[in-house]
Amino acid sequence: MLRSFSWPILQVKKMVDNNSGGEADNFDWDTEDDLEIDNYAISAPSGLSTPCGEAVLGSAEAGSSGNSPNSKIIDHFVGMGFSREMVAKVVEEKGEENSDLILEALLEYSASTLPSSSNSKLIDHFVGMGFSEEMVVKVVQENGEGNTDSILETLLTYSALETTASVQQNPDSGNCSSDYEGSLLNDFSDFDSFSESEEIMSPSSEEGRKLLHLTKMGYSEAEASVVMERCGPDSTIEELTDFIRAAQIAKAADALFPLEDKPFSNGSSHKKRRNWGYDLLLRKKKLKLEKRFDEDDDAVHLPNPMIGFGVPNEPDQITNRVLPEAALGPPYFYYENVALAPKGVWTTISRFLYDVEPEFVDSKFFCAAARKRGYVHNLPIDNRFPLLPFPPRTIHEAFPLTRKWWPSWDTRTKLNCLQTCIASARLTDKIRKALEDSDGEPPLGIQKFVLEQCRKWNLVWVGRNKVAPLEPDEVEMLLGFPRNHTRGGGISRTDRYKSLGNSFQIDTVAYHFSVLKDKFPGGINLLSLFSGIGGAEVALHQLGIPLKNVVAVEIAEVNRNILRSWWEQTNQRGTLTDIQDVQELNGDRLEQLIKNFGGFDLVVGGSPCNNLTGSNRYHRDGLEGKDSALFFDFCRILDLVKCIMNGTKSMIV
DNA sequence: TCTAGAATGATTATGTCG
DNA sequence: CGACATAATCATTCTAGA
Repeated sequence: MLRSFSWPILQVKKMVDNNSGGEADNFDWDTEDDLEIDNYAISAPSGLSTPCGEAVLGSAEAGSSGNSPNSKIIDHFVGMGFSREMVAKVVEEKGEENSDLILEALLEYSASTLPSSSNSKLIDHFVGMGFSEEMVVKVVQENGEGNTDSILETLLTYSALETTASVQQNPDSGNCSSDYEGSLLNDFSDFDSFSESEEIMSPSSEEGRKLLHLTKMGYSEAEASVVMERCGPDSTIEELTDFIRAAQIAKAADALFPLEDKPFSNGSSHKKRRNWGYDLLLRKKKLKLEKRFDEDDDAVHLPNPMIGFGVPNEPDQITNRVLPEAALGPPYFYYENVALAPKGVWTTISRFLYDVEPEFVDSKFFCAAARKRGYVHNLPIDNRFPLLPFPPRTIHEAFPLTRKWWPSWDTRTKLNCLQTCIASARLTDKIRKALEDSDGEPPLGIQKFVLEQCRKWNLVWVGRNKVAPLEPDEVEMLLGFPRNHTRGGGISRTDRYKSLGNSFQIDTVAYHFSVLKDKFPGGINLLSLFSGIGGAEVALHQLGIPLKNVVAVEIAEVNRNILRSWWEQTNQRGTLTDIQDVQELNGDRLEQLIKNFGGFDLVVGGSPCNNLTGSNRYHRDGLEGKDSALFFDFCRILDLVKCIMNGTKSMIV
């Protein structure tokens, strides 16, 4: 399984664009030879396309270390590289129940104790991280032992340079010439050579599958194996991911790092790695370096106009594409998120989803509001058809009664993206006052101000000199939901805006799903992750595709209630299963579900965007953000489904 | 304490002008 | 081509009032 940056080359029909005069072939996916980066990566196991047997082991056996749970948990953290003394102290303080808290405290402690440690201890520490003693001594002398950050940075730079040089001398070292795995930091003498442990990498083995899943969650094979070793051979995937989650909670993990798998290195064991916290710090640093490095070459270019593979009534249509082998179903999958994410995010998303090229579509081609989103899916793209009747496509069609209040100088025909918050009453009042001050045509300055605010807050004219935010039911209509879909059942107005703002645009998604209608005349089994208010379910239902078994995973209770209520209102004949948290959806649970009704036909999910969207002033942290990192759970679950389904199938055959 | 409302820029991409 | 302007954006935090 190669993680290549080269997406399949598309043939775009060049036609005259009747709209904005832009070029239609703005895609830039054929980066095949652009990226000969001096690095080679471990070939990931080919488990994706292979059956993988039993899903998850139960951890019936106690660990080899002692009988009391207390000593077991202490051993656990000692295995991560913390001193037994410190662990015992923290466990006593925090209790042994909450491993998240313990880990957090341990990381804090070890960070705070380090600066006071002796010179030799410091050197030892960095050597333990995999740098050569010689290099560490030199760098510590250069930087002084006070600033561990700059020491680390310098070490990273040095080892990157070394690696680059050494790899360039060995160009024949693998079949990954078109791969860019982007690591600047490869000289980890403490990473095991995996050739010596073939059975671990075998997808048919338990360890191989766990490893695969962990790598998909954002860890390199080497790191995943470290985690597995530290958590014990009997640990379930759930436990392993819990471990990772704990690290993430401790603000220490970037789920972004699987892309930089370490090269094979000789000899020494990863047991040398002593401190998990520094390990993670290391990866942070690496991210920075990498970002600086590869920003230019690899940008995902958004199409203009943003019509993806095509939208109804537009001339440029792409009707076939070649999907990477690993991406092929079953099941079909469909992933959605904001198009205007921070740089590099979509490259990562695509890479994690089998290098499928994202389809960027603005929902303004389907309704009266913009909604720029990227969709990564393995659905066919020929013979799509839209939901009929078409929803209103302009503001005036959507709100005919407001037309008489619309001033001539507000020339908007489409609304901007429907968000989760609305304008304050104070703002609309301010606008009214500003307009009332001038009779007749307001001065250009006022016009400009008002228009700017109207665009920013999606205001509509509801009276003379009077603008207002959209009502929740108007948002429902624009997004293609049935009226009052989110109304009642104890949900507040604020929460309605929030739930709607986080949802799919039904017509857009339905257009993509429409190709499934012929394929599943008897209905489909759907796994709906981050299902929210049920955009996927509603879209399929509107298309007339029966819903047989739906498993919907959604964290917010109000949203689960909305979906459940819709399910009953529409007299669905299938079964709806809700699950609260994607993180509790493990292999066992999935296997059980899949056994019950024979597999999922479609896996859909739009993972949290709040760390990606420009609206977020505070924590636009990218895919490593607290919530947006749940993207990796989408990958994890999709992989599990693939594995279990392929395994089941081959067992039947 | 709880909640709804109000206040709070930055990161991208793209267009314009010299 | 580069400096500058324009434009869009599935949100979080603070705070006043119940």
